[in-house]
Amino acid sequence: MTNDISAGQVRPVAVTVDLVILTVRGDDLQVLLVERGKEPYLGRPALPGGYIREAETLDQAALRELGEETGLDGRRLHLEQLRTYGDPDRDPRGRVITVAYLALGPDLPAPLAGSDARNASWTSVSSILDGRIDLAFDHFKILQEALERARSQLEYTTIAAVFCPEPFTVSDLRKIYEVIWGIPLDPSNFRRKVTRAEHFLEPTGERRTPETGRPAAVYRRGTARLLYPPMLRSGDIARTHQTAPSLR
Amino acid sequence: MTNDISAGQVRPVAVTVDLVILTVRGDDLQVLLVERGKEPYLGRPALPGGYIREAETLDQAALRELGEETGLDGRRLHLEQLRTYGDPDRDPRGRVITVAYLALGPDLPAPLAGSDARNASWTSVSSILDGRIDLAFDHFKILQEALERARSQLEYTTIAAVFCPEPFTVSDLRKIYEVIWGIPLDPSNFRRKVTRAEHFLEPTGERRTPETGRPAAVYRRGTARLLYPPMLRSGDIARTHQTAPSLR
DNA sequence: TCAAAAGTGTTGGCCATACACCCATGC
DNA sequence: GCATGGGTGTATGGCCAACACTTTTGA
Repeated sequence: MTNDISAGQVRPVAVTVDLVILTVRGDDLQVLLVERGKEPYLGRPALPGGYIREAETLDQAALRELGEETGLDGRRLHLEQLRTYGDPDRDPRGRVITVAYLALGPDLPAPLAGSDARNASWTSVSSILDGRIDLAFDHFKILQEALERARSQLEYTTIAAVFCPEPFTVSDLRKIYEVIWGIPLDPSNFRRKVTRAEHFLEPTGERRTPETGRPAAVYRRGTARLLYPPMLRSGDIARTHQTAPSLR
Repeated sequence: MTNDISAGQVRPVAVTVDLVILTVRGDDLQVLLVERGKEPYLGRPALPGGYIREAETLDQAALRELGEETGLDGRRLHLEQLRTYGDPDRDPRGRVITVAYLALGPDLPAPLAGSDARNASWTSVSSILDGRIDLAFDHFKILQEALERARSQLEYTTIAAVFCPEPFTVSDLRKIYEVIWGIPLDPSNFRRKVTRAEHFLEPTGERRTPETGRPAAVYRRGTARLLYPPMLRSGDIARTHQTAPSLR
């Protein structure tokens, strides 16, 4: 507490915002990556992001970067702060801490409209977890934690619906869970669950005929944000004994 | 993406770490506050914290500040990153963003051992929520979100036990829930819940005789970090319809 | 013997799982 | 008709809330 920014004794730090933008395309969970245009990590894939500006909040910076990188209106996506990463050696240029954001949205068009988005592309998350694609900086760790957050949010919130272009069917929604959790769910029990939860789904009264089979009712997102009772992954027992990360 | 820290074009930012240190003393949830020794907000109560140093991680900075402010070994407490606050006008001196940490620990001695801890004191959380005590900066908002986090963590993790000095009884643990949630819990059902959850409580084989009544078995913290099935607050139905905060 | 807290037993209801079964459509 | 996915019904079992009841202590 002997330092003071106004006395100029505090070593300043650069602050960036990085985005983990997830979407489900087909049977695949994908994340938006950009190719780095300069050192360090020149040419390597990385999470989109950039420095915060003087007069903006962190949330505004995230929204702005989202627009710049995807060329899309960030207000259509779910966006929330994930966590801040600030290890002193995470950027070889100096002390750069980054506030990571998690953005979730429906199957978006390949990004190309925006100015900075030319080298951005959707990448299968599994190809990164595999090690087939090697991210710059500590972005692998950030992605892992974003994934973990998204997975657990599916349990007790209604965010899964933001992955579905409206309007959508119960099967569309179930597919989101199956892709993100990587496990199959019982269609009939899933249906009961999500239709019983109040204000999760808002019926449109319309129907949609799939390629084959009986037409399905289509819904819009409801107003509820918390899901009660929560959706359960079947691996319950395995998780009971799990040990949380610690700072030690 | 046109700025570059190495080219010196990036407006630097000061980064601090602030701590929400919670403990339960008697029937009261308390938070550690310090009195500000300089402008801005001179003399006003605030969360303890300080600037990060060059070579340390954010977690290390939080641990260091914890030691400096409480005079206690931070390794005995549960410490986790909460969220980062960076509104451009949150500090009148300039752009200061702060990474907030949540620290939880058992009924600690009044802090006075540490060097910087002279003006630190435990304060009832309710007196702050009441408006009777007015915190500096955006610390009121940070405290609110820390509380919300702590409350929800009680549901699906075993952190409640870190509030109890070891060894402790089931009643000690129940009191933690009752104080933090502000609602009474059924003693017999609570007992079943926490004793059935594997590795939440580790029996010591000892007993402790309370002021009045039958002696109680005493326990230590087990190894489990997640609590399954989760502990339920009775306000379930009310929460179903809750709307999450949004960035719009 | 009484008060107070620890701890056990029991019951009714809700929810989850598993799975059988019917419905509506394209081919 | 048949394959395919949509959607309903139902039986079993687990957990939870509520609460009655027993146990063990100090006063």
